[in-house]
Parts: sequence; C-alpha cells; structure tokens
Amino acid sequence: MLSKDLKVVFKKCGIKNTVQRQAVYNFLLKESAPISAEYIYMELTKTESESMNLSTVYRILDLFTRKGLVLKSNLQADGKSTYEMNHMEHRHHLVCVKCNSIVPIKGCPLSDYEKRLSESTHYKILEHHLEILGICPKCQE
Amino acid sequence: MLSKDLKVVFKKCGIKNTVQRQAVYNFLLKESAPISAEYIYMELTKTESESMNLSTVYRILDLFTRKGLVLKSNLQADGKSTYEMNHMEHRHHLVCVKCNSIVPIKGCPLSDYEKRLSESTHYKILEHHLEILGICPKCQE
DNA sequence: ACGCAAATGCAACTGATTTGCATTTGCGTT
DNA sequence: AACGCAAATGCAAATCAGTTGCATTTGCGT
Repeated sequence: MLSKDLKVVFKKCGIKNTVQRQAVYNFLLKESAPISAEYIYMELTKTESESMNLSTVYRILDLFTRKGLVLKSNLQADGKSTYEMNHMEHRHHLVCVKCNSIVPIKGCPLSDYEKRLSESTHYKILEHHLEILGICPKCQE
Repeated sequence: MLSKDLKVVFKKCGIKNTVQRQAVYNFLLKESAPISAEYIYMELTKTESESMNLSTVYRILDLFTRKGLVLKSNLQADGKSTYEMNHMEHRHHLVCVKCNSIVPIKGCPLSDYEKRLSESTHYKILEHHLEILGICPKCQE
C-alpha cells in the first residue's frame, strides 16, 4: 500500500501519520498470520532504515487496536499477545502444525451459535477468536 | 476428596504426595471456573494452616498441567494465566471483557463442524482454540 | 515558516512467572 | 522405626512481556 493511502487511513481514524505507524501498518498488511509485538519490532529494526522502538510498537499496536484497524489476541500458548490486520471481514484460519501454512476458512461456524449462547447465558457477546489446528494434505503424505 | 484418594491420584502420575499439592488439588476441585495462580495462593494462605509459597503454586500448577490433571489457559485479557481441573472433557469459556470473569460453556459448537471442514479441505483436524468475549449480565447494568 | 499538541525514544518500572540455591520433606530401603 | 537421598519447597533474585514518565522530536494546522 502506498503511503499516500495510509495517510488517508490514519486521517480517517483521527491519528497522526508517522513513519513508525506506516512501518507497523505495512508490516501487518504483509503478514497473514497473527504476530507478536516483539516480532514486528525485530523485523522492522533488522533493516535499520527507520528508527523504531519496542515501546513505540506497543503503543502503535494498542492505538491501532483501539481504532479497530488491528485485532489483538491473547490465545498464544507462550503468553505473548498477537496482532493482525482487521480485515473487517470476520474470518478464521486453518493452521497446519507441520508447515505452519495458514488458509482462511470460508464462513464462520459460530454465527448462529453466538445468538443462542447469548440467549442462554444473558451475556452480550462481542466477538470470538477461533483458530483450528491440523495437518494440511501435503504434510500428511 | 480424601487425602487417601489423592495419594493414589498422585502415585498414578508418578509424583510425590505433599501437603501443598493436596491443598492446590483440593482447591481446584472446589472451583468450577478457571482461576489464577495468584488467587489460589491468596486463598490458600488466608487460612494459615499450611505453608504455601507462590512459586510453589506455580510449580505445582505446571506439574499438574504437564501430567494432564489441570488445564492451563492464557486467554485472559489481563495477561494472567488461569488453571482449572481437567475433567477430560473438551470445553470452552466465555470471558467478560469488563470484569474478566470466566464461565465454562456447555458443549462444543465445533464438533460437527470440524468433520465437515476436514472433508472439504482434506486437512486432518487436530484441535482448535476458541475464545468468546462478551459482557456478563452483571457488567451490563 | 511557526507553534504546539501529539508521538517517539529511552530508561526505569510493573506485575506475572521462573529460577538458583539452601533447606526440608516424602518415601523406598535397610 | 530410622536412614538416605532424590525430589519438593521457601526465599530471594532474576526474567520477560508490557507499561509509563519524561525529555526530545515530529507532524500538521495556521
């Protein structure tokens, strides 16, 4: 994505356009899998073309999450939070535990379920995170 | 549960029977919701009848988790891990984003879905992680 | 180009969890 | 029933992810 477009995206959210925010945004755009703040920081500082600080990454991710640009998840077994682009389209992924490939799943198996769950528990259901693990056809051979 | 029975449970797992392990085990048995190590420690030390150290609680929970007696989860928004008895039954939880309380959900909405998914994608489905976020009745007021 | 609020960098802090090490305890053996 | 030793515990210090205070820098409306 061109930085010109990003400027518009940020403006729409009422936040300033900075090199660091562009870097994080563009990095998340390239990644299809949810990733940690640490990982983003590491990758962005590899190429020392831009200044980037770990706490800045955290602050940016937090901001993006609050603005709805990014989705945060605490599901990881190692305790680290992960972040991914919010494509505004509710989507889940099928992850291969052998090759770590990720494919999106068509449709959400929980759309009806949430309605029923809400009725039975009286919770106001906001969202859910689902990740399905398996072995892809290739890796089964 | 009587300590006599616990001795047998521990022996079956090949671990020593200690007062601390009994205390943690019995405490988890009483709790239906997943709870934090900190909480277990606080409650157990309230009644100063037994010696108990926070790192011991962590070590015991880790041991129990490795032995399959206990299920560990990192899905808390506040970053704390939670633990619950492993009743050997696949279970998901509903988390309140306001007060971080957790309640188990009866049944898994994905059991049938996984079978269909496996057929359509030719993946061998191994497991899934699901986290449902909402606002509990109390926090909606 | 100016000025100021917002963003960043840095270092210090926090809170959860882990670890090293000295002491204690459980438990199989004598 | 006491012995010995590996395993478990207590304690304090360390670690790790994430946050925060503050001085400096930067974006952007004027």
